[in-house]
Amino acid sequence: MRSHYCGELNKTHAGKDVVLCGWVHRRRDHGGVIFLDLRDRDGISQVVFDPDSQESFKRAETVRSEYVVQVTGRVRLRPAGTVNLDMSTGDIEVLGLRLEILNASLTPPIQMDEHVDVGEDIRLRYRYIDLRRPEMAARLRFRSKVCNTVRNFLDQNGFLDIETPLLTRATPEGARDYLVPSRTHPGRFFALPQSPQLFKQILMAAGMDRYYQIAKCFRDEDLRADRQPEFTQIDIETSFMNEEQIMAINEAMIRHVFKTHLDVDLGEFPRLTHAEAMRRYGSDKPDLRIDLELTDIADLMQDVDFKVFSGPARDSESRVAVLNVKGGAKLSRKEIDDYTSFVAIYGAKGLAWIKVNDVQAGAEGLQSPIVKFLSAPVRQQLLERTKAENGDILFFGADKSKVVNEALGALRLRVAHDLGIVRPGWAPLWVVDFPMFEKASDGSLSPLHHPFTAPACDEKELEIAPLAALSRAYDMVLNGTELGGGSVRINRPEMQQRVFQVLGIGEAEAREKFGFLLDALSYGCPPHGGLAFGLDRLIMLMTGSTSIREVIAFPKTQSAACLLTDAPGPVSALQLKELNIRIRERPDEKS
RNA sequence: GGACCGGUAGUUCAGCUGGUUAGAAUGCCGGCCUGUCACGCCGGAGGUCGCGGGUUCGAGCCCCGUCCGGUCCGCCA
Repeated sequence: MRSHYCGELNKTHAGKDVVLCGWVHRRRDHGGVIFLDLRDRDGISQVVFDPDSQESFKRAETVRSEYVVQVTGRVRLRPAGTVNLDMSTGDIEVLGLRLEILNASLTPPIQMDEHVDVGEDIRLRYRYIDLRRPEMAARLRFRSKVCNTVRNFLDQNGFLDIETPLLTRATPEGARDYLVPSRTHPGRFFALPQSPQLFKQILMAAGMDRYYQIAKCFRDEDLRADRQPEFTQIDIETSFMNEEQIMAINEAMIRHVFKTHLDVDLGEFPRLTHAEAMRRYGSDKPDLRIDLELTDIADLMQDVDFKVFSGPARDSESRVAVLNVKGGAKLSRKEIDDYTSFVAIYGAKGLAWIKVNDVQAGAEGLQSPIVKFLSAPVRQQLLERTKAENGDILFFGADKSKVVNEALGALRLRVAHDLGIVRPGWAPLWVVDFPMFEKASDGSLSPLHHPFTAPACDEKELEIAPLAALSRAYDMVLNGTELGGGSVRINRPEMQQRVFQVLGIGEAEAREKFGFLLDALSYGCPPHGGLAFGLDRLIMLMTGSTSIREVIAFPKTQSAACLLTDAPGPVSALQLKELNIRIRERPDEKS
C-alpha cells in the first residue's frame, strides 16, 4: 500500500514516485491549491494538490482532519522561498496525483495542534488519537528502542529471558495484592505478582545462572504521578556474583542505554551510604544536581528549647539540622510562609529561619525571629559549620529524625527548583549500606527492602542487634528518583529463618507462606543477587516527562481506572456464581 | 483514609460584589481565495455551566452533599 513513510522523505527523493499512507494532520485550502500535511508514525510530509489533476483535487477538498488517506504522487523540491526549516521534510513536497480516502473521521476531540494542551481525561478517553500526536508516538518509540538495547545488552552478557507466572500466590507482606479468584478452587485466590522476586530466586536455585525479564508488576496501592497499579520492571538476577559485580554490570547497562539513546556519558556512579545520604540530604534518594546540604547542630543547640523551633520535646529520636540555602536571603516573608506550610505537610510544626545579611556583624547581621535565643558563640559556630555567607538563609528543623529528614529533604528540593539552582544534566549514584530493618510505628521491625535481602553480618549479630545490622542492598538513584534497587539475597535456609524470626514471622507461618522458598534454599541454592529497574520511571526521566503516564500507552487514572475501556467494569451474576463470589452490596452501577 | 486545585461550547479558557439574552479563542459548517505551513478573509451553527439538594425575588457565582480528573500526605516489604 505504501512505498515510504511520511517522515523519511528528503531532497534525495526528489523526482521519485511515492505512495504515502497516513492521517490528514492539517488541510490548507487556498482555493486553487490545497496543501495536506500527511502524518504517519514516522513524521509529516506536505502534499500539494492543484487543479491539473482534477479528480484528486476535488477529493482533496472533501477530506478533513484525521481522515486516513493514501496518496500517490511525485516528490519534488519546494519552490524557492517556500522551504520550511521547521520541518524535517521541509525541503520537499509531494505533488499529489491520486488520492484515496481509506477512512473518514469525526471531528476529533483532540486537536493535532502543538499549541493547545488538552485535558488528560480527554486524552485517556481517546487514547488512540492522543497516541497519534508526534510527541506521544516518539515517546513510545523511544521506550521500545531502550527495551531493545536492554535486551541486547543482557543477552550478550549471558542473561536468559525467562517468563514467570502472572497468576501466583498472595503475599501478605508488602503492598496490597491484586487478587484473581480461582474457579477451580472455590474460595481461593491467585494474586498478580508485585514483582517476580521469589520466582527469580528460584530460577537461581534452578541453576539458570543469569536471568532477566521485562516484567509487568502489580500493586493495589494509591497512585502518584510516578506510580501506576501495573508497571514494568527490568528484572535481573545472577548467581555467583557479589554486590560489587552486580552493581558493576547494572551500572554498565544503564551507562550503555544513556550513551546509545541520549549520547550522554554518565561516567562512574558515585556512592553514598544510606546513613550519609540521610545526614546530608535527608533522603535515601538524593538529587545530587542540587548542592544544598543539611548540617547537624544538635550539640550547638543543647541549651536551646525546641519550642524556639516549634518542635516537640527533645528525645532519643530527635534531630536538629539546618538547611543552608545559598542566596536564599532574598526570599520574601510570603515565600517563607509558603515554605512553612510546605514543611507542615511532612509533619514539621514550624520553620525557623535566619537570613544571613552580614557574617561579620554579629547578631546585627542576622535577620531572624529566633536569633535572640542564640548566644554569640553559638551564632558564630552555626555560621562556621553551615559555611554561611552573606545572602544565605538558614532553615531549621528540630523534631523526630524522620520529620526533620522528610521536611528539610523535601524543602531542599522545593527551594532549589524555585530558585532555579538545580544543575542541568544527570546525577546518578548508588546508595549502599542500608539498614536491614526499621522500626514501624507499632514498635515491630520491618525490612527496609524485603525479607529476602542478605544481611552484611552473621546470624548471631543479627539476633543481638537487628536494628544495627546493615544489609547487602543497593539502590540506583538518578536525579532524585529511585531507578532501581536490589540486593544480594539470602541463600541459606537458616539465615532466612532467622530473618523471618526477627520480623516476627514464626516458623509455622514462614513454612505456610514461604515453604517453597525455604525448600529451594535447602536443596543447593547458589549465592545470588540481583536488581530491578523501574522501566517506566527510566523512560520518564530519559524523555523529560513529568508523569509516568506520558510513557505508558494505556495508563490508569489516579483512582486506578481506565477511561478508555471504563475498566474495572461490572461482571455478570453468572460469572460471579462460577467463581463462588457474592457481592455484599451491589454499588450503583454506572449507566 | 486525609489536604489542596480543577470541572462553563467539540477543545482550551474568561465570566467582577449573586442581577437583562453566559462570552473569547480555536475547532466545526457554508462562501471566497494558486504557495501556504497554527494560511487568510466573510458569514453561520454550537451550552443539562459535572450531578443532586439548599439559601435567595433571582445562582455559572454563595452553602451542603456527591461524582469525575489532577498534585501531594498516609500507603507503596
